[in-house]
Amino acid sequence: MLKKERQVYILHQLNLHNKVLSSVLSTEMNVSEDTIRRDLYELADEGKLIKVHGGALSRSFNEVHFPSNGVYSQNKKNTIAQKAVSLIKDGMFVLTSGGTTILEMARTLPSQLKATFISGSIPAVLEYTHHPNIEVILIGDKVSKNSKITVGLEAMAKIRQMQADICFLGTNAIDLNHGITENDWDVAQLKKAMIDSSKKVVCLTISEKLDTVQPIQICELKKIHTLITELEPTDPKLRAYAEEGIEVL
Amino acid sequence: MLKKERQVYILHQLNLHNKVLSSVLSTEMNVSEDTIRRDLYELADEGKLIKVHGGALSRSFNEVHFPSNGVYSQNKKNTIAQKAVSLIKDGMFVLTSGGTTILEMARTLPSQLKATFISGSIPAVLEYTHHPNIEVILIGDKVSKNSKITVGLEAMAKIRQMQADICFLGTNAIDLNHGITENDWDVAQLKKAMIDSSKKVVCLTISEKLDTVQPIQICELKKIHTLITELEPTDPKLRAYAEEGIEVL
DNA sequence: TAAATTCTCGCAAAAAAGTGCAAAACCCTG
DNA sequence: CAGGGTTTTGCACTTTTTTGCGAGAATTTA
Repeated sequence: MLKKERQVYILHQLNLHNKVLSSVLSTEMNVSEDTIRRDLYELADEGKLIKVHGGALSRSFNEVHFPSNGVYSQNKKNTIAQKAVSLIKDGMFVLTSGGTTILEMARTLPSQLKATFISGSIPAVLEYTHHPNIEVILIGDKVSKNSKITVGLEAMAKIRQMQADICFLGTNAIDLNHGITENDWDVAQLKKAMIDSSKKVVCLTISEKLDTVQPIQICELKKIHTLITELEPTDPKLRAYAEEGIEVL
Repeated sequence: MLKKERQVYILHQLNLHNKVLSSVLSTEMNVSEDTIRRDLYELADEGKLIKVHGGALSRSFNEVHFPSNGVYSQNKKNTIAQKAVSLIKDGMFVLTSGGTTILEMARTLPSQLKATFISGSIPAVLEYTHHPNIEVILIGDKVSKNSKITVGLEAMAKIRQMQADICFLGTNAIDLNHGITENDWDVAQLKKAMIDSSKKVVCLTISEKLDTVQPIQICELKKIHTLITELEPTDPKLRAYAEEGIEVL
């Protein structure tokens, strides 16, 4: 990884999270902490960030207000994202749906990960393109305006042609009896196709959406291999799912 | 491998990955690193890339963090965009390439316009989705990290299946003898396909790019129906193009 | 206050770049 | 197609940049 590349990556992380830790960056980019520190000081000299003990802060840290979306669920989504990312190994073909949890996952990807990401979600794809070692495939079709994802027969056909190693689904509703459900028909069809085209299916959801149901069924619970929430795997809410043979993280 | 050939290849790799390493290029093309370095410095002199220790980065790598770039040409692009938009009528199928001029056009669209826009440019598509009455079709394929457009055989095949009413091309170089030219092979192929799939072909370009040439030809001048610049149609620079039968706006 | 983490600083090895030069390839023109 | 001039390329050499490590100092945390 080139020096300049590292520095741009650091600034990008700073934009996303408002702070970075030397220790984290060091393991993420596979260089010594000394190197990271030198990068941080260089960037600090240029006024691009503020160096502090242990890492650096975004220059706008004081001014910036967190998105109204709610810091609560943002933290949850971040822990979910971290668990999810740990499942991705070098060389994998990864299929992802849309949604804010998936987006958070895209932002959490370590920079040295070499993989191919396939998605119809425009925000997610934009995020993937910021990662130096990731190949990005965008699935085309009609664009759904509010969710900024592509939906339709073309997209479905493309997905069905693929055979991904793993697929990550941002999940709107999950329930023991009804499995995964959606409120948008097109999105449901798409997720169905994704499940069929992947060796492993991982559902990401915050705990509020556990045991809820929406009108359109995507699939039975048994098709899911892994369920990721922000809760501990031992949490009683998850017991029933674990008993269905689903790995809970 | 010819020098020009090498340089085109380098720029292409840069579009796809946002970076190149001298060491990698050297083994890939079977020339010494010295030669690669000389190529990189040459391209850097022309402003096509940014030379850094170990290789080079695409220009957009920096611009991401300095969005204030290029205020000069912004006005020009805006007048071009306004002229271009006036050609679009309700109900049309519109094919657009990538580039900043096209992006400016997307921002200039009147809100009551009802049309279908088809593009592989992620920034442009994002812009289109903000317009309530516009249908948006995103062309999928591998994402070029530098230009944030999709390129490849899939994208080309999709475009060739279509028959659009009009297509707008952001043009890098246009010349009386060589027609429209590009520096990226994939993009050139894509634009070729767009031209073949449209009843009417419109080129958008700022006047600086008139009478310039780049390595890869997209098409002859005669295939172009309309040329839009920020100049008055009566400007002497445009006379020669008008005499070729091209409508100049 | 003690333990753990992070930082400073000098140094050495590795990687990349700069330099001067000669061979090879290319391009003319007669 | 021969030969003079130009461009391009590779090589040996030196110089610069980048990076990691170790030991001790400084800072944070418990």
